[in-house]
Amino acid sequence: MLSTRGRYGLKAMIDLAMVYGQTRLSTLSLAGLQGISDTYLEQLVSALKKAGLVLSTRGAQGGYELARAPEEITVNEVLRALEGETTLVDCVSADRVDCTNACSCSTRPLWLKLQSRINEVLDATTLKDMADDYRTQLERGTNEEDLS
Amino acid sequence: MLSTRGRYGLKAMIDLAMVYGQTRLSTLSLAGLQGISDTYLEQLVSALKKAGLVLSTRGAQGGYELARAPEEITVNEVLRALEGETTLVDCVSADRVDCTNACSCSTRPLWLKLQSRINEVLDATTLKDMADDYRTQLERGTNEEDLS
DNA sequence: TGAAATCCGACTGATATAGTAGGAATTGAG
DNA sequence: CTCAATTCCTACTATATCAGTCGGATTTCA
Repeated sequence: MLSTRGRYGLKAMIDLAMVYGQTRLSTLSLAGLQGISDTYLEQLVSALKKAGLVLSTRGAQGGYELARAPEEITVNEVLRALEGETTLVDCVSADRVDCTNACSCSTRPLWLKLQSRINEVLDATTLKDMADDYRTQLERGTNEEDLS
Repeated sequence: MLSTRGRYGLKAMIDLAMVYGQTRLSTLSLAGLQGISDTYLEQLVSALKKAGLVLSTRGAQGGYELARAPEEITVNEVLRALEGETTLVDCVSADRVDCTNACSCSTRPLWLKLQSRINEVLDATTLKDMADDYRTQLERGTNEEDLS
């Protein structure tokens, strides 16, 4: 299950993508958009800053903005910055150090496949995609269900 | 991140699939195959039994066997029995009760898509598939990397 | 100078995870 | 008949993570 860090943080990044090139947003306004605690969100944005995904301006009228254009930031980058290097299962990670039976594990192939399906989606989706989708969603005013 | 319940439990189910129609296995032998505590595995198999995925025989020479043929049990069923109804994010679940902004959430479409990609894999893979793959993997003796 | 903001680290309560432990009940084999 | 092997069931524990809160230092614009 995805933690609130990933969920709140990604939402904040989309909010920043919506105003990219126009203005900055403070944690207070970002939190207001989501209806959550601004001090908590502060931590999340701070992590995004350390990862080089947002730029900050201190002092009055300061705030945050995306460090790169929305189409150049993938969802996967954002989530990794927030959640750390989380893989589905240890033995899938780059340095599968503690998978003692890596050579003959009955489940490893499945986890690899699953992980790669997940990464396909997360790498292919940029903040621009999400912001665009959100805009049309708001315009339509309703939410037709659209899995696929 | 998938918990040990799902990982150990699925492995155990594959072990059972390997001997389906031939014999039963006790928690002790199942645990021995994996090198983990048998008392812990007991809990997991117990959950699998409650879910109707395995049959048990008590007493000496007792043990567990699959309740249905390996090709009729999907990985998703097994994981759900072990981990409970876990979705990626609350608002993706059938009764998205607490997603107050379900109608205008910028991230929900992504979670829906991701969840459906995951379910595609988990629903399409049966214990027979996994046991077959494991057999050929053991025959080859080595593990060529094969993502995809 | 003061208000608005980022920055930073420590603290807390609740919940979940990964087991352990103990014992009751059942059953096949000798 | 008895014993050992086994499932079954419930309670307990230690550790870690999560989801925040809090206090204060620093920077900057008006």
